[in-house]
Amino acid sequence: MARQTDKIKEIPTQIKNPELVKRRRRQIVDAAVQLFIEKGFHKTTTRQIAKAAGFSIGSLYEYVASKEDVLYLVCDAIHAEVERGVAEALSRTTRGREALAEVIREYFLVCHRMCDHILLIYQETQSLPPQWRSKVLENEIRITGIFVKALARLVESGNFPYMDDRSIELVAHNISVLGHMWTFRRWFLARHYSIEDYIELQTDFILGLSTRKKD
Amino acid sequence: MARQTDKIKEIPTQIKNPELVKRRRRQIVDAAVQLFIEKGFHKTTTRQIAKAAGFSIGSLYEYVASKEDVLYLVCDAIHAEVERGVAEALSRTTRGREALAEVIREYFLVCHRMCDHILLIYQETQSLPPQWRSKVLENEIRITGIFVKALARLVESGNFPYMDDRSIELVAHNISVLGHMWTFRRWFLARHYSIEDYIELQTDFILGLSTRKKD
DNA sequence: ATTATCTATAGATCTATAGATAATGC
DNA sequence: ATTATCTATAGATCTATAGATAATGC
Repeated sequence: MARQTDKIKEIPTQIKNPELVKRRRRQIVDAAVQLFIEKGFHKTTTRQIAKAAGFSIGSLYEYVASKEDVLYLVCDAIHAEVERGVAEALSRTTRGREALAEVIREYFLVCHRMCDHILLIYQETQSLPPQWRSKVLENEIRITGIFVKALARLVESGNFPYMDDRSIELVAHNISVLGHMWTFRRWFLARHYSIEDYIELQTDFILGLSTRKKD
Repeated sequence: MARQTDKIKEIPTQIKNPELVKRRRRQIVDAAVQLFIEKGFHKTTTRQIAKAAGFSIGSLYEYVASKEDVLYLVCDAIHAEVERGVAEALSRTTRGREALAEVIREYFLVCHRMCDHILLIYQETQSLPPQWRSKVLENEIRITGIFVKALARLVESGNFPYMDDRSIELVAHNISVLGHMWTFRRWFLARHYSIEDYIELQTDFILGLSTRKKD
C-alpha cells in the first residue's frame, strides 16, 4: 500500500492536491486498461484515454507527462493487484505438505481472473521507456520471490525433497511462467482444458508426479 | 519448404516475376527483422524498412500491401526457422530413453540462438490483423506438435511412465513455453544461469527428477 | 491568487499511392 | 509494350502544449 503511493509519486504532475492526483490517476488507469486490452497501446490515442477517464486531453497531461506514463501506471497497477492476490492466498494457506499445491492453485486462479491484464504486460512492457521497463521487470521478480520463499520453507521443513537454492529459484520462475502460459496460450488451452483441469495437471507436473503412478 | 512458398503466395503483389518476389521479400524480411527487434514494430517506419532493404518506399508497396504484411512475413519466417531447427534436431536424435532429453536440449539451443526473434513474436503477434494472427498461432501449435509426437512415441515404447493424451499435450506445451521463457526472462535468467545450466536444470524439472534424489 | 480544467491547434509524423521514369524483351 | 522502380506528396493522424476560462479559498 505504501509502495503503491511511493510509485505514483515518482511520476511528476502539475497538480498540488495529492488526493486528487491519486483519484484522477485511478480514473486514468481504469480507462486505459480497458482501451489497451481492446486495441493495444499504440492504437489507443491519448484523446480516447482522456475521454474514457471523463476529462479533457488538457487535463490528462496535468497528471502525466506522456502517453508512456499512462502505460507505466497501468502495468504497475496490474502487478500490484496480482501481488495482492498471491500474498493474500499465501497468508490463508495451511502449512506443510499441501501448502505448495495450494499456493499454485491460488496463483493460477489469479492468472485466470486477470488473463487479459497479464497478457497486456507481456505485449506492452517493451513500449515503456527503459527506466520504467526495469521497474516493471522488478515487479515480476518480486512476485516470483513469493514462490521462492514458499518453496524454501517447504524444503527446509523437510516436507519436500531437497533442492539447492538455484533449483528452487528456477522452479519458482517456472511456476510464475506456467501461470502466465494460461493467459498467453488461452486461445488454445481453453478449448481443451478447464481452469480446474489445468491446475490439476500442472500441479502434478510441477510436483514431479508425472513420472509416478497416481493411485 | 513448399509450405513457405505457399504462404508467400497468400500475400498479393503487383509484381509478375515470382522469383523476384521471393528475393525481394527475403530482403524485406531480413531488413525488417533487425529493425523490429531494435525499435519494435510500431516505431519502425515503412521508409526505414524500404531503405534498409535497399529500395524505395514505392517499390516496397509493390511487394506488400501494408506494413502489417511485412510483420506477417517476418513472423512466418521466424517460425519457419525455429521449426526447421527443431525438426532437424529430431531427425538426428537417437531413439529410446534419452531421446526426450536430447530433443529438449536441441530445442532450447534453438531458442537460445533465436532469442530476440522469439521475443519479437511474443510482443508483436497482437499487431497482426486477425486472419494472420491465427496463422502465426497455428505455427506455434505445429511446433508444439513435434513435442507431442516425441512424447507419445516414448510413452508408447514403454521407455517412459504412462501418461494419457491430455497430459502429453500439456507437457508438450510446457516444453515449448519453458524454451520461450529463456527468451523473455533472459534479462534475469542469464545473470544466474548459463544456457547449459538452464538446459540441465529444466530437463531435470521436466522429466520429474526434481522430486528424486540425484546421485 | 491559486489551483484545476478546457478548447484550440502547432508541429511533427507516417502510411500508402499517383504518376513519372527507367529497364527489358518483342 | 510490359514490367519494375522511383520521386513527390495527399491525406490523415496524433501527441503535447499554450493560453483562456472556471472554480475555490483567502
